[in-house]
Amino acid sequence: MTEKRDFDLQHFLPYLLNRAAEASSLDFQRYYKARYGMQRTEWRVVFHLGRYGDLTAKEICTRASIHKTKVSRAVAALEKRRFLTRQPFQDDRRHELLSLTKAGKAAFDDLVKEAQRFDETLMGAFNVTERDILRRCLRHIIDAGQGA
Amino acid sequence: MTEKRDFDLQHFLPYLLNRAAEASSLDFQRYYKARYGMQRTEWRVVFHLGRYGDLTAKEICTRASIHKTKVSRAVAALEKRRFLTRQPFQDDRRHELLSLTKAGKAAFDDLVKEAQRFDETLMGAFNVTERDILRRCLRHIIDAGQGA
DNA sequence: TGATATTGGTTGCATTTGTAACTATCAATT
DNA sequence: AATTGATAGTTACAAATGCAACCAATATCA
Repeated sequence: MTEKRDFDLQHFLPYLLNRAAEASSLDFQRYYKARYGMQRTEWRVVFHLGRYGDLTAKEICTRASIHKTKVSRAVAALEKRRFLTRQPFQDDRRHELLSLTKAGKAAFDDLVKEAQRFDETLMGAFNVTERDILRRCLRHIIDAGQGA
Repeated sequence: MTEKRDFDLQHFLPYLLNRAAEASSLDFQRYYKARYGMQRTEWRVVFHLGRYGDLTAKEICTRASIHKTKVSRAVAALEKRRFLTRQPFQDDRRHELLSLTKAGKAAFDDLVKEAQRFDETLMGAFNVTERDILRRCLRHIIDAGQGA
């Protein structure tokens, strides 16, 4: 057992993860904010629609583990700025299918390119084994937390 | 170069980091919130004081990369609940040295024990090599972001 | 059919946060 | 000493967030 005095915040995984998350997001965040006036949840919504096709708000909530109020507001904001449109189902009018507009798709394309660039810069510091382990560990942590 | 269609959010490092950070923090967060009514910044301040000895607010800001207003409010809250005290310098009264009270130290001791337990649970899923690489990669990402 | 529960989504309110402007103290320059 | 410029820390206001209550549409089942 590690002694209390030896317990360093620099070794505490949640702390490291939080700081790394902040650090790694900063530049990219600045980009989509400056360029499209988007916030993180909005970018995530755009990403899900661009990558996985038209979805309902609920599906985005589930896939991305984002609370429905956050998604609701993000969708409203994106709709107002004409990045997406809603289309209610005929058979169940509670659902609304969200689709990116042309502008939304263009933003998605651009942001994906930018994201890839960021990812390559970040990952560039690591070799293949490290990248692989890093991704696998993170994935595992995410999935472990999912149940709770 | 990866194609745009292949670019999966599940491989985008900032996204993985953010989700892993959230997932890994949740349980611990609940603990210090329920037990001491603390928020994350407050816990971090307590931790820094407990681990590294008395510091000024500024020093905590620098070490932990937290904005001074956040630290200021956390310190005020902790002082009110008597987890710490302030003591202005004689030679420069702009600085205030922060020290944990007995209650603050007790909370720190308890939280460190709890943090260790959480860390072991999280890390328990990985072998020594993986742990090492994980920590090193995270450290690197944090330090790389630091300059910007 | 009608009463109740569930589900997708929104809204209102209290709390948290970020930004910028502010106070107070000290340092440097004249 | 007086002016200017940093620096530590606080505060005020706007924006973002979380939570709970809410509405409308559907499902369930007496």
